[in-house]
Amino acid sequence: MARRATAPVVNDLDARKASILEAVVSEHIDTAQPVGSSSVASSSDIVVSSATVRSEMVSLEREGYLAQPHTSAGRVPTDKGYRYFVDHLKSGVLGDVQQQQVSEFFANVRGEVEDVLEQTSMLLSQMTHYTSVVLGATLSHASILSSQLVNIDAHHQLLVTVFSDGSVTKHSLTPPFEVDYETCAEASRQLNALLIGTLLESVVQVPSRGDHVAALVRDAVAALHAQAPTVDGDKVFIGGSSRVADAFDGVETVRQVLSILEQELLVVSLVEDMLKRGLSVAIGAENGFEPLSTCAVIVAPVTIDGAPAGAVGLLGPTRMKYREAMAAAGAVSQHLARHFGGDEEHAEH
Amino acid sequence: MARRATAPVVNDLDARKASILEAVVSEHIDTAQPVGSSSVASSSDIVVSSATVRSEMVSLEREGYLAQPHTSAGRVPTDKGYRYFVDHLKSGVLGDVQQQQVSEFFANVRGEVEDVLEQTSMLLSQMTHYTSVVLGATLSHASILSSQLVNIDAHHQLLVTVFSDGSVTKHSLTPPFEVDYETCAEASRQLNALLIGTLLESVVQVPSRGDHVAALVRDAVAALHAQAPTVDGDKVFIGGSSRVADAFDGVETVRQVLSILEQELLVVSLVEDMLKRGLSVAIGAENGFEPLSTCAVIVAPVTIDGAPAGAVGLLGPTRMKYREAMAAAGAVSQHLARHFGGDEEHAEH
DNA sequence: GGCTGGCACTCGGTAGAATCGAGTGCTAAC
DNA sequence: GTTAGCACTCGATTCTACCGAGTGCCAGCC
Repeated sequence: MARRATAPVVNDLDARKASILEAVVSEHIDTAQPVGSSSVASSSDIVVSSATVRSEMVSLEREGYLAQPHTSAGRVPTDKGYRYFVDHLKSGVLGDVQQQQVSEFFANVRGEVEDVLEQTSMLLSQMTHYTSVVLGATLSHASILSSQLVNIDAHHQLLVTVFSDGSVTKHSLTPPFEVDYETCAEASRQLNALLIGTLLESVVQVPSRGDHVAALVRDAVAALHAQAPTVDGDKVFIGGSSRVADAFDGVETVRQVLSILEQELLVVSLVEDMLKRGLSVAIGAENGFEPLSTCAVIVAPVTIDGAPAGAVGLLGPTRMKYREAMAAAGAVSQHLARHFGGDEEHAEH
Repeated sequence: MARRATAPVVNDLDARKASILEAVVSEHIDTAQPVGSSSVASSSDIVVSSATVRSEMVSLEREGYLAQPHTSAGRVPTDKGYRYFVDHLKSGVLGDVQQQQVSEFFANVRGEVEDVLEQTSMLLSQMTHYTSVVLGATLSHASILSSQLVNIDAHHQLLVTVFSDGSVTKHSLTPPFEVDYETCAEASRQLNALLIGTLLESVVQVPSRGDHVAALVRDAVAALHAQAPTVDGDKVFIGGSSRVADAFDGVETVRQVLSILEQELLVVSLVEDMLKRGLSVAIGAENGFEPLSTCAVIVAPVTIDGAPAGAVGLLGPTRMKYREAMAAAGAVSQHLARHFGGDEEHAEH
């Protein structure tokens, strides 16, 4: 976490510039307005005059940290400015009230994993006033605990598979022949024998031997097999999408952001990409999606026993309240890990 | 003013007024602007002069069908005006292209019910440019086909229940004692014996006899029981929520509508309320939600074999394109019914 | 040499006045 | 009952003046 490089860091500013930049960013985050030299100068930890601030600002602008909407206006941070700000943010702590709120939530929350994640997403969004994303773990490393074929009617069977992480999938089969109870039960038995204990990703196609039971088994395995790569599509929970309406101005921006959020797979890939790149905050263009260039995304991985088990994220405007939002995301991700991880360790206590 | 005092027909207008009203509504839907007398007069099926139109408009305004944003502006339809318009709409037919699009979609769509419904929702939204809602059937009348208790570990069991309509539910149990494979299997057997063939709504609590198997069975039944009333929460699919951003002007309205859409249970109750009241279109205040007073909602029930099996809906501004939207919702609901109903009848053909 | 107070300058935002024109209501004539 | 004509209304648009927040620059000061 302490990343404070010793090496000759390219983008390091002397202390005064840094605090001026910080003041500009802070104030702009609060007011959404361009920030002038005088209000910076009157800020608490700036001891120089506005004229000095001005000349430093010129330099900060030249270096790409600040921008001027037009001459004779104050300065606005660029993405690079936000980046510096975030990188040098001493990680904040959650306020007492919010701390309390999170603890209370996790003390009382009940229900299936999906319900918990969905409610967590709402909680996070409500705490921060930003749109939140909660990703459940992908189950590619879960093994199959049970695989049952249920006869709905002669032409419809349902393959219900339970995985060791508690997730359940279903697949309908519609064989071109009639299936009676016994055939189905036999296929179910064979499937169980075949699949229990294996990983989803190592399920292999089974050749059909020609009779109905074998055909059912083959179809069932094929269905499972086909699902494997897309398995995590169902564990995305987006909370507070209405927040985008007041986080951004300009209807067009709102539309674009909403439209991205609708494509859940896109959101998943964005978050996973960030995790992969070790980013906890993506500002503006950093997230790689053109329509999200005025957004900032915060992610916090959820880690249980050292293994990645999902993530929580927040999406807001680039001028979002990073400290609070990061603190909230961090706290929630930790509680989430404890909530599910703690459960697992039940046996150990 | 001698005002045509024949019969006090509450809600019927003479032919001329009707066509003027229709012209105003149509044009306002197209242009989103107040409509003036002259453009109405020049409309194809109005043969009188603008002066006459004006005097009729005064009368329509007095009767509550039209309103004036301010003196010296054109007229805008009131909710009552839209209502009249919709009630007297000769039901439109879908354009060829869209017809084609729907047929193609349903010819190619694959996967579980939920996937189909979700994609249907996207289709509908894409066709109409409005936000769409697709409700899956509630399964209160489905009976239990299978109920299996899977041992995840000593302290976690998962109750997986399959219903005759193909839906699957899961409930985790965390008993305060350790459960071994045999206990779990025995409980599973008992549950099957107890539950198969019964309706969810008629599942009754079971008293515990004290041993672990019985306790598991009791907990499992209790979990199922607790779920019963809220069971349909999972079958709501909202497509194209980004459309609200361009359907409404005013960020605040957008926010409110999005915020309603986030509460899926609310949306469900809205749609179900409309179905119950036999409404296919709710205009403005008719939908009963204050924040949706500038919205219109269209619903079309999905009926399979005479039984209600869900619904599709569209949400747009009160000045939405009713004819097209109703045609689309109708067509999609019918295709949906055929898609699932046709499947069911497989055996009969 | 770096900081500062002072100052001329810039330019977006706002307020007020003038204008435009779409649309109305009314009335007299057909 | 319908219509042409006309005076009138009032939001929208344009223009102008002006204010003031904020800048860049410079001369003087520590």
